[in-house]
Amino acid sequence: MATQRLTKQRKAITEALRSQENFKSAQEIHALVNLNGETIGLSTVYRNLTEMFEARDVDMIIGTDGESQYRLCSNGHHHHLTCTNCGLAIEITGEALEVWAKQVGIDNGFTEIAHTLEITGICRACKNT
Amino acid sequence: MATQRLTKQRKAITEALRSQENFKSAQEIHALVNLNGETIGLSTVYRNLTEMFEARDVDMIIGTDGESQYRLCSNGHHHHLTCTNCGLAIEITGEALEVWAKQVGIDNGFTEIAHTLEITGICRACKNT
DNA sequence: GATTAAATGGGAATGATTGTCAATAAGCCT
DNA sequence: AGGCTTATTGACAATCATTCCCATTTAATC
Repeated sequence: MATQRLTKQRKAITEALRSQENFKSAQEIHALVNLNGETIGLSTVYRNLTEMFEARDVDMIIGTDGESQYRLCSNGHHHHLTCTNCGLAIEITGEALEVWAKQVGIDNGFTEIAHTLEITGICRACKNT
Repeated sequence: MATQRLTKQRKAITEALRSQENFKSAQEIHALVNLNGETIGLSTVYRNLTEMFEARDVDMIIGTDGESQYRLCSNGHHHHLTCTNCGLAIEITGEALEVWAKQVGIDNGFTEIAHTLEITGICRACKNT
């Protein structure tokens, strides 16, 4: 169905993502790609990020202002500890949390239980500024 | 500073919120209020919901589509177990989680630690449909 | 009732995201 | 290599929640 052609645009987007440590908005990714010489349509960036998210190649979070942000992600379920000042994002895993969340759902008669968790704060570097 | 006048618009919005059990978008609140006879501007609804959120009179969550949703809230910090089908929202508290989240932040050198957590699933009623 | 600043409303403006569709090009076949 | 098929692209229009603007209204005070 999805024959997944490897276009230069897709490569450029992946490259831009690889060069970034933390979450960036689609618009920022678009700007980054175009800075590198290529000229890629905004629609294309959105389409690819969405596809990559669905393929679980990138992580997506919705920021406090409702803007979606993306980042290449390691495999497996995890959460983030994000600095609200500089955007530094550290991956967090917590087996206990996973179990607890599922149990809460079950206790209330829910099925197909999923959860999202974001921890935020000010990182050490930003605090000393 | 904020003299907080008790306008009939604000009353109507509070009334609409009181009549709803679960999270509703600003647009839905607006529709609800206008159904009850009053004619209130959309800007006013947004302004008041934002103020009420800042005053911690209402809970706000950002849905998966980036739309903000509001609900009158009981006091204190808590999370929600939400049915993705019907919108049923159950308040959850978990001391262990709070402690864990804060500890994760501290372990990584963060300060001013906050967190958001949403658990979702299909509630019993929706499952049997 | 008069005064005054807070609050309203509605229409325009913003800004992210999605839709459209003709033009382009990746991968396959020979 | 050349041709074919169809996934993919890109420029622009369209959508939609939310915010902005500002003249008008009105709650609270005296």
